Amino acid sequence: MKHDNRLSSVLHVLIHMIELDRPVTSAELAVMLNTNPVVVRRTMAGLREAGFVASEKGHGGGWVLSEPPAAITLFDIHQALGITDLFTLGHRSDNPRCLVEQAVNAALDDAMTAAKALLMARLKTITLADLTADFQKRMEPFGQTTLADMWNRHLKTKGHSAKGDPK
Amino acid sequence: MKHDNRLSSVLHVLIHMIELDRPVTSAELAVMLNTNPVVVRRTMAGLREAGFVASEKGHGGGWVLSEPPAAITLFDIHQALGITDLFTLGHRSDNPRCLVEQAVNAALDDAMTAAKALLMARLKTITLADLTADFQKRMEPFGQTTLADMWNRHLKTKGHSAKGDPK
DNA sequence: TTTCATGTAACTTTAAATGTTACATGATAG
DNA sequence: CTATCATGTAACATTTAAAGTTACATGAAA
Repeated sequence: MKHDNRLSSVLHVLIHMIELDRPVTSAELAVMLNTNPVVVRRTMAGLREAGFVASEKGHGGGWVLSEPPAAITLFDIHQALGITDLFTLGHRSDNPRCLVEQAVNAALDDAMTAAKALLMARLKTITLADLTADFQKRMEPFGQTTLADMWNRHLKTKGHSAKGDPK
Repeated sequence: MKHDNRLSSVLHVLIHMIELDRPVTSAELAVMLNTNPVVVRRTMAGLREAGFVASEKGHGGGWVLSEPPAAITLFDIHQALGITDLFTLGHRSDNPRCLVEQAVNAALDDAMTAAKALLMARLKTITLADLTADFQKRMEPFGQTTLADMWNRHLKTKGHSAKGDPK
């Protein structure tokens, strides 16, 4: 099954944006995700339309959060991405004429609806601030250097800056 | 997202097998699923290995249930199919070195684990007998002719019998 | 001994997610 | 004012997993 990695990706870069606390370009985010700036823009577009982030063009431009991390839940992000399919389980046919198949689909839909409700309820209880706090706890064993420091220092090193779109 | 339709498919044909109450060939089941006998055999293989159905070669051969419908749950079938991936949501990378990504993955895994547990618990409460009963309730408005009658009559009609594998 | 049926390996097709290329738009530095 | 940096997005290519297909071996029953 080919998965939809957008939620995971977007959460990853959102936490980095919180840590960096400055406009971050698609090129930089692409390095973090080991992908391409265009993919970043395409993925972030939904979040922008939903008002959770804003983007600016030109020098000093990039992406910033539009709301405090504690005000954004994982459910918000999930919804902003427009993800509807949650399960790999599918129906052989939608609107089947066969009554047997209708009974089967009804039973499976029932179970999946309940599981989806639970998952969405869980995502509503977790904010970006929670994830950031968890990350910081994971950083503790490595001393008080912040990831933001490391990244910003990294960017100043010759040959390591995140390049823009390939010409 | 390309779905895994095996559970839906297999449940569909299992109920038909219960209704027909005789060995049913892969060719017949393929007609019901609007697919090909080889796909049927491949999909049913897991159920055979798990002991829920048995298959016989030669004239009068085909598939039969090995256990009473009330003794087989949807969870059993799901497991017998060897389905492990349940969610379309994926991680960008497994075993990420980035602590941010680790925090994100942990949060998402947590939520998905809970949802999976609920879904599996639901599937354990539903037996093939339950699905058959639901199907029969759906049949009521159409009078007392059974689907098995219809199908068996259909097979006797010239030109409508389920053909074997294409030569 | 012919026909019917399953078993399975190997290959092809399909569809969704992701990656890539190309170019338009707009903001800022100098 | 124009070169550079950055986003926005359409169009196309690649990748991968599910499903479909072909081919042939095995075995049971008429």
